[in-house]
Amino acid sequence: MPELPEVETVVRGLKGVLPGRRIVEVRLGKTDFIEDPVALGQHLPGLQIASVRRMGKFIVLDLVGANGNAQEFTLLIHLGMTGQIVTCAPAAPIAPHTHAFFALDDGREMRYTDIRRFGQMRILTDAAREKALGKLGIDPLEGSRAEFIKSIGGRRRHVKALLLDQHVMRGMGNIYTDESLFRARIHPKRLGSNLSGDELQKLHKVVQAVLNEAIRLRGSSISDYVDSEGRRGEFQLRHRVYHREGKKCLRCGTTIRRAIVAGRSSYFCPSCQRAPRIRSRGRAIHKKS
DNA sequence: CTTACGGCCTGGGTGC
DNA sequence: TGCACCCAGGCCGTAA
Repeated sequence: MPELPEVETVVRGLKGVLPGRRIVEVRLGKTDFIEDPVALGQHLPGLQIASVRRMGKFIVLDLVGANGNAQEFTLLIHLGMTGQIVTCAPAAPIAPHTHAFFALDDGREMRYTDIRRFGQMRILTDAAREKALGKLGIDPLEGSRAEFIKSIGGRRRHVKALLLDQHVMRGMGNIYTDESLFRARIHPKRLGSNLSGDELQKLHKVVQAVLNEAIRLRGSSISDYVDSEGRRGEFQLRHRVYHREGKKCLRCGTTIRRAIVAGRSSYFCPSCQRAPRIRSRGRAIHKKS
């Protein structure tokens, strides 16, 4: 599942081949994951890719007119769960579930493959881009410690829900949230506002360390994630709790457990990550029986 | 206002 | 061999 480290790895790969290239042709298969496929097909051909960026889990392609045409567009791509972007020769075999082909002026091709089509593709004007990306929360690698502490520590929500919420923090997904909480020894059901100053600082440090290590290892390949050159990542070998239900905690030997928190499967060590004592906001705690 | 939660989209993997 | 079911991320509607 592409989260911040996987998207960062893909973007770094694309940065080596896309900037300066002009899109000469667009071919589409299934289009239900594209916001406006007609507009995409009309506007993209002829535009030049000025830059490739990552915003949270979004891949952002900044496009400019090639012939002094000042009209600027942005192609926004979200990989969802199973999205892949690769560049290859046009003659390369076509992977199943490949739904978009972008022919480039150097004779190569960028392809979008997505088994489940939970991904998303949108072409936006500059104004619409600000609206779409402006709601995202802080980048966990770029934001200051103070910003991090403010956005987590001031909220009465499960810390897991806060880390996963793209409007609070952009880029974290289920894997890196669970791995970070384990390393910080914080239970996913703790409330942000109940974390101590030390715990918030520790969490901030650990989130950055986990993400940076995962980027160094080119992300986690759980099922089918590959980068823009088709390579798998290796951070899955460093997972300490994610998908390890029933196995022993690598730190203390306790059995790793799974629980639904924030609507997501959450893996944690019940010894290293102590559950909060109070269950939730009690309205009718003392029920007469 | 804030937060919690269920449903929806899709299709590969799993288990009977 | 078939097939019902689970699950994933993001978003939206609803309820408290």
